[in-house]
Amino acid sequence: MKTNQGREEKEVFAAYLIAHGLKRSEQREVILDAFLRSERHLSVDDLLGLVQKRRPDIGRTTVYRTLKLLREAGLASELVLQGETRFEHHYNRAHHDHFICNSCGEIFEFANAEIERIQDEIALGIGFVIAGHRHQIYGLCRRCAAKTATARSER
Amino acid sequence: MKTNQGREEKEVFAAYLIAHGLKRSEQREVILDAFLRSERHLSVDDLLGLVQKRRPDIGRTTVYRTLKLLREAGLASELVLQGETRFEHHYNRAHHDHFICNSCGEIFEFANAEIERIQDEIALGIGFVIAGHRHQIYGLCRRCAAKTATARSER
DNA sequence: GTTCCTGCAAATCCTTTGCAAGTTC
DNA sequence: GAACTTGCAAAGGATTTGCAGGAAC
Repeated sequence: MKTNQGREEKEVFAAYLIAHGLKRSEQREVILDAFLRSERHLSVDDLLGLVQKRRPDIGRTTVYRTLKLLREAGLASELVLQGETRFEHHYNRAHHDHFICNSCGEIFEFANAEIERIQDEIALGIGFVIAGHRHQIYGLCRRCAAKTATARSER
Repeated sequence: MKTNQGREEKEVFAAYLIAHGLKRSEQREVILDAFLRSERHLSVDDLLGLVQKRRPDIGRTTVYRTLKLLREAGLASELVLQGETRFEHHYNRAHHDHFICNSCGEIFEFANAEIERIQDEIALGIGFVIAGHRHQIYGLCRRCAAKTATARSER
């Protein structure tokens, strides 16, 4: 199973490189593989960490450069949060937005057609042509909210 | 009219300083006044520019520091956009979100109770306790969209 | 007088870029 | 072999911080 993980994405990336006169490299393959194997929303440092577990000699610069390529190839998308930038899988993924836990940092995804519809409606009303949007909801996830409640009742 | 502009906010700020054992200063007054007089969503540089028109000797550092105080006093709120950080009035302002024109940079505000309701509903479903959110819609404002359409038809 | 403020320069953090050496085609 | 990649170190941009001198209380 694991062997085939992200095979399609890897093909897309290979095709992207060829189409743009770029070359494959060991580093790019390791970085893409690490990115694809992770299901998390990775910061550059997270990804660098994963990559260096296998190839400690790969540098941060290369991770930045490869992430840029992955975005251009439609495989990754950037998530600009309060403080950090993170990356998530983009290939064949439907549009969605995020809940972000202020306490543990975990990110939950959500999608809601009704919200999108209302957005479109408001945009239409002011003649605005939507190109994209960012909708992030901050707060406490179930687990952290429970922890906080417990801590409070124990006082 | 202009004389009373933001009088209430100025009182709030004065009270905030006293309550926290801080001192008033010419600089802080000039910065707050410039901030209140502007109806725009200001970047630090925008604000610095306005401030220096009146007092060219006020430094960028002081603007940063004063903006931090204004946020803490509930007078300003920070808007983290794609590239930049901007500030807007916060005192007595109802919650709202933003449309941002990718072409001219103009920012339009919107608020929609239905969207907020749906958010709450989704949050409830996953046990998430909302503390705040950020909803930004990018694209072209009416004017820029019209310009683009014209340019296209002229080809 | 003590405590807080200010502006400068320096330090930070995150990201990008120039360059010499190494790889891929 | 020509063109692209890499990692390092250096540069960049935005924001913060240390500090000596100045202002407010």
